Amino acid sequence: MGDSEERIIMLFDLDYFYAQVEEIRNPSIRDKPVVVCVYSGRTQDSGVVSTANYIARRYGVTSGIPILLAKRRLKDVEAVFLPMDHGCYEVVSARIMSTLRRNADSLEQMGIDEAYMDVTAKTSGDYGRAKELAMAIKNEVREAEGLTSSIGIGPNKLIAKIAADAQKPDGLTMVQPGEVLSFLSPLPAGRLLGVGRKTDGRLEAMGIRTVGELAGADVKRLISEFGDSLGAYLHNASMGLDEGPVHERGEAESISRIATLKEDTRDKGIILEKADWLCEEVHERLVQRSLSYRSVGVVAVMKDLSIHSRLKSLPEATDDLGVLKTTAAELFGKLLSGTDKEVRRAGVRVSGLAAKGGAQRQLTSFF
DNA sequence: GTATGCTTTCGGC
DNA sequence: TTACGGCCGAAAGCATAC
Repeated sequence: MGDSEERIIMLFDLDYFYAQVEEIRNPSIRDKPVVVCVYSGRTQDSGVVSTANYIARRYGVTSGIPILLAKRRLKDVEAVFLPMDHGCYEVVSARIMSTLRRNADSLEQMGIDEAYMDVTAKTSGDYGRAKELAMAIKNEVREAEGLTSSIGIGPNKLIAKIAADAQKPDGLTMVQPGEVLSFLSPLPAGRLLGVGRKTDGRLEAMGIRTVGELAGADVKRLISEFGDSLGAYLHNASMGLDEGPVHERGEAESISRIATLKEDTRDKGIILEKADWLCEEVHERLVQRSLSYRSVGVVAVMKDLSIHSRLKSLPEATDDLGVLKTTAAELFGKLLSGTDKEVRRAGVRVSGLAAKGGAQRQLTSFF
């Protein structure tokens, strides 16, 4: 295997994206804690923090905490709480993603504020040129949008991601192939993608705390503890190995809508009224994009925040709103019979999406 | 055994 | 004292067909 297989991968990540966009829209808030919130509508201030700027983070205000808890932690300072303006962030993101695409051989967008870029050909496989390209990209985004970003550069997605996290905000971290092992080994094992709280705890029980200790562990022991798939993954990842390609994403594979109910309930009438509305919302997006669906799913987040879901595949694709509502109602019935908890949030999801028309349109014109 | 499809859960952003 | 979104894709686990 020669150099032709060596890649140079970047991970581009916009810093505290939503809150930073809000700072650009209104620079007077820049020196205060800025907290962008998802208000659920149940009560005044029910909901969670989506993103907070670094000033707010110093007070322990981070993504996912309840808004009321954030307010308590910021009660002694002048803080700014704003509702999410998703449409605005989408527009800014789309402009930046097109800039990134121009500078990459291929691009894999991860959510609204992140993307992997394969820049192997763009840089002729030269790390010096990769660093210059990364600086140029950061400058272009700063000049065009006023936003700072962090970039990680490495021989694969795994290393690029960890490198980007190593220094932020406004960071640029490059890890060349010869530096991978020394870069990884002191890091806590939990920094590897796929090692969450649960896996981390089991590793700790085995006496493994760092990536270096993981690399020193016997593969067979890892496989016997975690199974073929995760065991092999942990072994490879600990040595910085990752073959995953930068994969351009096509159209979305599913469309979903979820909402919080006014109160926790098992009342079928209340739940199905919300379900009908969710179906209408999902259907509107299907129509906008001329798509049909072949599977319908429902999800319920219960009072205790546990999650239950049910899914049904249809015999053939359809774009019918009535079928969607009927199927969703049937699935919520099944879901409720599987638990006695009260429902807090209800959601509807369609998948198996396909361009509408085609056979159906031909059939219509045939008759 | 391998491939494929279906359903539910998990977890990143 | 407690407090708690809205998306998405991937993984996991199982069944079926060949």
